[in-house]
Amino acid sequence: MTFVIIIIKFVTKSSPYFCIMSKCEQCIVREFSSLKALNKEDLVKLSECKESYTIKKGDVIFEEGDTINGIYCIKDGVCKMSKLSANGKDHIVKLISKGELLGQRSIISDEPVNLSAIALEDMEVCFIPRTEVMGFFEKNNQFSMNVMKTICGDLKEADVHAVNMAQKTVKERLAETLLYLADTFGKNEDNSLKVQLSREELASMIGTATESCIRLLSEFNKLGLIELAGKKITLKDIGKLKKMAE
Amino acid sequence: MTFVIIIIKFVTKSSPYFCIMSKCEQCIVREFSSLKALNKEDLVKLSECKESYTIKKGDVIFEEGDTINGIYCIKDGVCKMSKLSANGKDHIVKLISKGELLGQRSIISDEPVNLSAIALEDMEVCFIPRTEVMGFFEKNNQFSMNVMKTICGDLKEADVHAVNMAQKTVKERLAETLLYLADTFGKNEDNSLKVQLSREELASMIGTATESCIRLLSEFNKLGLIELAGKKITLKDIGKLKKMAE
DNA sequence: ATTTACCTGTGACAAATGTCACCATTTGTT
DNA sequence: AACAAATGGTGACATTTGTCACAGGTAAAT
Repeated sequence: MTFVIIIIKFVTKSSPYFCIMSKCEQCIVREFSSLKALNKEDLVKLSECKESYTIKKGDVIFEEGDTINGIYCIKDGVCKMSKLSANGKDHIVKLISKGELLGQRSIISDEPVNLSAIALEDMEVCFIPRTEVMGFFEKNNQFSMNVMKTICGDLKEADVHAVNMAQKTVKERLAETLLYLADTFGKNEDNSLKVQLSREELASMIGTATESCIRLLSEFNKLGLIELAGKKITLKDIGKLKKMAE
Repeated sequence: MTFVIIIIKFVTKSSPYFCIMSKCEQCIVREFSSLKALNKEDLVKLSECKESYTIKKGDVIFEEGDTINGIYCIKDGVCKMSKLSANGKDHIVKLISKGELLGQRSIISDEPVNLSAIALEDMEVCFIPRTEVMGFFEKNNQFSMNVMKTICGDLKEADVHAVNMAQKTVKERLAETLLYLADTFGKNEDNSLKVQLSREELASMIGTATESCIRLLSEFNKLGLIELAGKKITLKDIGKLKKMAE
């Protein structure tokens, strides 16, 4: 039985990937990450050793505790970074999208990853082997500085996040999260939020029970702050939402 | 009136510092921080440009939003790193003690600090000017790597902290925090916790109201998990506390 | 088309936590 | 020593939030 489960996991993690070849020199996304510090020569070399994958919605890129042997560069799509808490519930720590790197912390610390990464939509990512990354650190000071700045930014965000979790009410956190989703990932033509989260996922981001999340959403709906249509959420009164988030 | 307040703040921040001259080459604390990567030559130069201070309990080292022009190396004592939340309450994000560096994030990101640092006991710290630190980053790859690893460790901790705040009950967080204080800062001869926090500070660490914190402490006391004697807290049943923290 | 599983939504209730009011104790100051 | 100010502590109560039970809706699978 255990054996079966292991096999299923393995298939989910590896088989649906589809490998695409493309050149890093021409990749626009690169410009938005620490990789912008690389010169032409580095990029040519990188093109040869990197692997591109297509990842389907719901697929696991890596799981908390996994040892990864490189970093992932997100070319397209959004994924959730989550952590299992002691009581067995998942908590979504943050969302990562186009232009960001995944797994830097693990490579630098030489430790297993401490967050799971799961695709919220179909994604395209490139995998850059560890040895290559370490080479950049050694030879390219600007790259190191970029990575450091990114991680410092993450750290600042994480501290803010922790304080919010500790001191804000669920209602405030929901308002804040909705605004964050709109700001960071944008809206569709019909003005609804681009990232589609299930109620359970949204609850897991704000750190509450799914039922509480649902109740608050319909309360916001009744108050005219948002509009609900199935999974689609549209922000109607951003000013009031901001006030609500304090 | 406002003017008076400003003056008081200024005095608190600067006047009680007492400057000590000492040599970095002989400083043992250095070995525990990223600075261990420095060679003898660097250390001699560092000795000349660094400034040592004595900071009294309760003094502010820097405040959220301040622009600092260097980093602090903690030679002795413990301070709290806190952040003001939107509702006006302070939240203690973490405690920093001997051997750790303060303000690295701010220097790397070239931004004001996002946490306040306030001494919980009398402290000795050294201030290393920004230019000196930047020089280390440029010339000393090992130093950069050390700093990166430290920040990655901080980031991991911050994520764990955020999840705990989001998913654990106040009781669980209290148990966990007590164990953390014992592990990290040790005990006195009488077995009581070395760091002395007021109930308000402890509440601010676990993210709850002071009254709730007090109530839970006396509950733990009644259950025989801890022993209270004024400000002194002694852990009596570490096993049960661990179970309680989940 | 039917079944199944999952997601969304709602009500009722219990448990956890915050707030306010108040007093005792300790600490620091004059 | 005397006082003021801060800290520690307790009770009563309101509010927030979680839990359980269940029902309807939707989407995927057979």
